[in-house]
Amino acid sequence: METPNHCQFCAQHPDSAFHGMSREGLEEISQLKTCVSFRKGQVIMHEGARPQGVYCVHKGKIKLYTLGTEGKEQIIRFVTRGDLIGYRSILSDEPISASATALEDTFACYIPKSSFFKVIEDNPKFSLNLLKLSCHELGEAGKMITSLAQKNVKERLAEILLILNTTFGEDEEGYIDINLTREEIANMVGTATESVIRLISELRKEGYIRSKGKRIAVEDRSALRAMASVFE
Amino acid sequence: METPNHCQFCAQHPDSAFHGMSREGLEEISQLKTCVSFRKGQVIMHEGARPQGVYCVHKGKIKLYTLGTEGKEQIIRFVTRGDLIGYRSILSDEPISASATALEDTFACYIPKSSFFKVIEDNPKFSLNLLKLSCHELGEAGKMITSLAQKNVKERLAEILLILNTTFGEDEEGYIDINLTREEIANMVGTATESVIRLISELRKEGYIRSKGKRIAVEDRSALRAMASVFE
DNA sequence: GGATGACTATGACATTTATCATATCTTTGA
DNA sequence: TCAAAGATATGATAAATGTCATAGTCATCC
Repeated sequence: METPNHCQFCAQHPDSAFHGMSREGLEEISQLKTCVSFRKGQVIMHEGARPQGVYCVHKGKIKLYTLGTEGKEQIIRFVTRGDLIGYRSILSDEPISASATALEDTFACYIPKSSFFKVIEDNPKFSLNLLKLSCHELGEAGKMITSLAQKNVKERLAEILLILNTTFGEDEEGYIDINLTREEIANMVGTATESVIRLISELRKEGYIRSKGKRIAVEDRSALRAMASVFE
Repeated sequence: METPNHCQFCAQHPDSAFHGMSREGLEEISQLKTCVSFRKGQVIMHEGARPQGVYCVHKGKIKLYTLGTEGKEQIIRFVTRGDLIGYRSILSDEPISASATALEDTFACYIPKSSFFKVIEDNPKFSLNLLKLSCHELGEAGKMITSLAQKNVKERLAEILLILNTTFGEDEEGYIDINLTREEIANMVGTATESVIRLISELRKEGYIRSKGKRIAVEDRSALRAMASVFE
């Protein structure tokens, strides 16, 4: 079994950008990278900056968010093990469009920009994987745009809870395995914190979910999907 | 000068997916494609379908839209000359996430799926260009998500008008060079048609825009940007 | 373990936006 | 050119959601 710090570890995941890469290609990346870690709450990348490299997350959870005009966060997406941060900015030669903050202690591999370009050139399979991932994400973003434009707040909250449940899975007690404040959930739904608090209470009373402290568990998944008009 | 139906014609555009491709690569695509046309209002691709090929738009304007739960359209984006439709679905191996309808008579080149994969394999420059375009679009999608989540309807309308002005340019009288109903604009802003009608009237009275029939012109661009909190 | 700060919960009220109805104007097609 | 259909405009009202205020609970740190 390879050491967990070797890129082959991540390449085993079928959705990984490294999937299907040659041994030589993975070896190349392993030589070029350095290992870094971030404490919970630490900002990894700032919106508007021009990153000098790419992070590949090895362990931990990260939120990608923008700041609106009032300084309010909008969480766009989460990044977990096997995901890359910063490559889009580098490839499109634009400032980075969302900040990244560690939600828990996080370990990542850092690949400098020039090395990243070299890997891209040497490994068409890698860039094709990135293209596939980007295409998938564009589809997801389109869905989110439609939800934000057309669904009411309750439906959107339900949808976000389902997404969180799918993204992070459940802990031993069945709760969504991520530690988020009501404010952070509101920053995904695009609504006021109080509205989220009220609607979580309502969804609980209606039997869709259960909660304990900050933690939330989806109780009736198919009912919640129907209520949120989420189709597969 | 090459005939306008040759792929080199589109490759001249610096933002084109074909930019920087070899003459041989462009020749390869030209051999594989067929020319097609669509009448105004014709549906080019249906949301949820699995396209058997990719369209490269040669002339015309297309809207990409999803249908929400009440059957209401949400316009995600426009596609104009030089843009590709359908490649994301093919590459991510997912059903297509948005329908495409021609806003005016449109001419395109059609590349069958298998040919498209061949071109991708043979031309890493092409797939890298697609990756760059996708990365750029993901940044744009993130901005739209933040606007929908945090801006009010008036700000969003202003922002949409600016985007339309930039995307389609102006005709000889200075009006945005695209023919959209108020309903279609509402379907981009994510609001009721009546709200758009009211706010267009308001923006006109406040001097930001002028309008004549369906047509709208941006009068004071920087003021509109400030009002919409749009920064570069 | 306790204090403090952060977070959650709830009520009251304000604001924004949607819906419904109706009249007028514009565009389209024969 | 004209009639019909579609789109735009406006008013009134309803509904959804935001804001403000306050109290209670939870998590963190010393």
